[in-house]
Amino acid sequence: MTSVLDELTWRGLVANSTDEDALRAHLDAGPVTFYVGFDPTAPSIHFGNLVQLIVARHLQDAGHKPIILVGGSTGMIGDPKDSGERTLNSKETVAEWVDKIRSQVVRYVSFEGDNAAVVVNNLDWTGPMPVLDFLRTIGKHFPVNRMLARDVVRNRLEEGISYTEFSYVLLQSMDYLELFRRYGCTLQFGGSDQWGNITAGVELVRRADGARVHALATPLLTKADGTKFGKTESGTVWLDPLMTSPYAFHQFFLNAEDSKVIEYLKVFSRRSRAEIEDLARQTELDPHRRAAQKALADDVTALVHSEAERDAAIAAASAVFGRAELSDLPESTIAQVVSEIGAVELAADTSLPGVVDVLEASGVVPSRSAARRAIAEGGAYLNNLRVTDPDAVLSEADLLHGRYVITRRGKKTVGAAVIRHS
RNA sequence: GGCAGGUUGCCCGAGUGGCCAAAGGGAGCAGACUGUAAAUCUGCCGGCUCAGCCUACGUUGGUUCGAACCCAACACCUGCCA
Repeated sequence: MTSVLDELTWRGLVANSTDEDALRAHLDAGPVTFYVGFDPTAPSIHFGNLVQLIVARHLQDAGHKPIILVGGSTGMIGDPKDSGERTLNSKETVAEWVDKIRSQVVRYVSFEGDNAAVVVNNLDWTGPMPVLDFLRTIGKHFPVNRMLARDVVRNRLEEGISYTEFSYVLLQSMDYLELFRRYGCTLQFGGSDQWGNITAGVELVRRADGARVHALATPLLTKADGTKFGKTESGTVWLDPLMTSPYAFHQFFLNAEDSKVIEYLKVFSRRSRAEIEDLARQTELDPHRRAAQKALADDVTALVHSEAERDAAIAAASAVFGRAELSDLPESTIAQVVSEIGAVELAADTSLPGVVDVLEASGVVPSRSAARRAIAEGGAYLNNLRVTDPDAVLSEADLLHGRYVITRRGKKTVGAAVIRHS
């Protein structure tokens, strides 16, 4: 049996680690308690966090015990990022986000059995700590000269960094020490952008308690052009279905580039090496069938949402992108598509609305000006038929089953409206 | 606290009284070509009741026929000095 570390490495999930041989020996020697943290910087975890959750799942499946930390205290400070000082969120907001994130992460690990997962909040030990204790027991282990040398800090010296953000690393390090003491936690992992914070924790445990603990970093996933994978035109891909619909989520993965899709499949899918290698072959021989993209989108949507949501997303996509005339589809199919992609309700009192209004209301364009522009460019569609006249008004013949209209801009942006006759 | 510089559209950045909805670049969008891929070429890229009008160049007020551009106060940012 291959070790879990080899499995993670093959899947491209290891960007960096502390002494690899020592870590491998440690993992092979028996169940290891490990931790990964999520800071509440938004009301939902996002696509980038998914990689950590998947690594946690792999480790738990291999018999190790997960601690999922939600950063109730670190979220109130904010880790330094290159783009500049963060705005502090109120304590109430952070507390609210902690709850939301806690309810999301539980989906990805098991709370059953010998190695059941534990969810903790670092505010529990950071909150009550007196500042003098903090400075004496934690601060004493952090040489400022070393802290200043860290990339994240050095990049900020020009434009400035507050003491608050400068201190972030101490809090995260303290988490590792606390979890080591409370639970015997000996492995922390996180995104490679967290590597500095993670290794600082390893060092603190060594200095404070003389123990050797370990660390892993997952890579930052990029697109073929080198930019971050996980953003779309409309922003971050969230895991909360209310923030990013399962349909949009499915589409996001379906549009993965050929040159990257196998890499993503290794990371996000549970498929075996043989299956993935087969999909890689198919992508090379028959790229237009996009078998790997479909497998990726289906797998991730089922994992994050549900199999039912995955099936609904597939059905909606095949209706919108398929060759079938939308007007030929039965009402039940249209109704399902409309609910999957999300529809606005429009009241038609005396007359039906104009196409510009429908395009704007259904959300495929941000403004009426943009709707006119899209029509002029030939990129606006109603029920898969190109719109040519910006002043056109809907007629009864444009309504599917008397009330539905499917709008589209370009190839990929779809919306829908339901007309309510009064 | 003192001195100097800065604040322009999603981002970077030009513009120092009318020709400015504001150069250029990036990002983004659409069309063509495709496979809901990449690359390439072309067009678009504040809003609207769209051949016209409205809103915008940190905020507020002023000068002027006319201000992103001049003046004043304020706010915030950066650097140097204390």
